[in-house]
Amino acid sequence: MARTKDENTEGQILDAAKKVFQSKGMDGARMQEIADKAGINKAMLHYYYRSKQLLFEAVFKNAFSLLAPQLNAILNDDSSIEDKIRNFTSDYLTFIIKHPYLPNFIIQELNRNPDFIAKLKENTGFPNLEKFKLQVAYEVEHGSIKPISAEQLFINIMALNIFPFVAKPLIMAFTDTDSTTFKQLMEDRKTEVSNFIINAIKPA
Amino acid sequence: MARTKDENTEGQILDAAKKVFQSKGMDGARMQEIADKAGINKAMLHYYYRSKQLLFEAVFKNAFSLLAPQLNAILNDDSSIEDKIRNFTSDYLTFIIKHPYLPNFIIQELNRNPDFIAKLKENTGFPNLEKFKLQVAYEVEHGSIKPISAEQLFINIMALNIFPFVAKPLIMAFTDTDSTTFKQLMEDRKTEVSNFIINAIKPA
DNA sequence: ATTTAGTTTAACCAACTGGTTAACAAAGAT
DNA sequence: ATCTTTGTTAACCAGTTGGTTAAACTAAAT
Repeated sequence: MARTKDENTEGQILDAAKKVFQSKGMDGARMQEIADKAGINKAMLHYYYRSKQLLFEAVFKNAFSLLAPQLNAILNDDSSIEDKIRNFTSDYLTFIIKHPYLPNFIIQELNRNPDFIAKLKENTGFPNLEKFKLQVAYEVEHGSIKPISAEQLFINIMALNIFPFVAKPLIMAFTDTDSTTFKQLMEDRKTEVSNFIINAIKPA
Repeated sequence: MARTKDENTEGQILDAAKKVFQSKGMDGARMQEIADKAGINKAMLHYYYRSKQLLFEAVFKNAFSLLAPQLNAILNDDSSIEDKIRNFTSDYLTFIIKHPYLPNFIIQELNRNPDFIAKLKENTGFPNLEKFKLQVAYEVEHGSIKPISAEQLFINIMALNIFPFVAKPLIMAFTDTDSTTFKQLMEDRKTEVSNFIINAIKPA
């Protein structure tokens, strides 16, 4: 079985663990399956990561460190709200196609163990709303967008962009689409969603 | 430990199984824990439901049969799109507070086993978009709402209403809120979200 | 009172799971 | 050359897990 890279064992383990944990979750993942997928002995997993829990945490932090910069883009750069929304919806879709299991993995595991997020908050680069709050307040005051709290707007942006991928099987069933049609539906959302949000907050 | 009802054993099992499965998922749930919570012997679970898988399916179908009517309300009744949106966002929030684990449970388990939805589709009352499609097309044509496909609108409505509860721990961390403040944030969304959607599709 | 059917229990079991161990190989370090 | 560190393996282990079994209890029907 060809490995993705002929790199060090530690990396091969992390690669394999990522795949297994992200598709089966902490509880559903089996150390043996990870070892098989990495092409090594099960004892090696413990040699490098000591326990299932620590290996899982390595995978989780890794996953989160991919998602966080995406969110920070919308929170901390200097463009207007409208530009941010357009860029984010487009960028996020490109990102999510590369990492389809990622948002569901993070959400699922944080629900299983909500305290785990405390460990992530200590990390630098954890998304922070402060700057975005000021910007929204400013644009509301100047009448360039309708009155809305930064929290609600941020939740709406996340919801519209992330939810369809988290609830993919449900949405495919409701809209009676196959994988190809679903992909097209998501592709359409690149512009659809930003227009939707911008219309919603555009002043009358 | 006082049971919720002094009803039949089968019901007590289903009650206990619901709690355990919905908070821990299929993989994380333990038959012993369900038995303990139901105050009975583990063998009884198999006597009434034969296997973990079948007990799980009973719980899952039960959960889905609670959610489906909520969605059908927006798809199949006769009020205007605007009225539907206002009613749905308000009703759904009331509903979700009663069943906080429900959407996450359904989404999580469908992602684990997407084929499972086929079994649900056979069931009567499975949400169907056809009527909603006609209505959206009609209102678009008559200019009472901006051009949008029924699928995209439906996804947006679901996303804005369901996502915050699915991603609760994530959102609480980003917005730096405790449980009480989060509840208030969700309460605000009863009107906030419907206004947001209606503004987004209101003709210029 | 005895049969019968449904219900409940304690004890048991084989398979699986995360984790350990001890022996061994490769590669620097001395 | 040999010692030490690091990497790797097969075999093993104890605890857990879903599931089974056979016997016992219960209550209604005969």
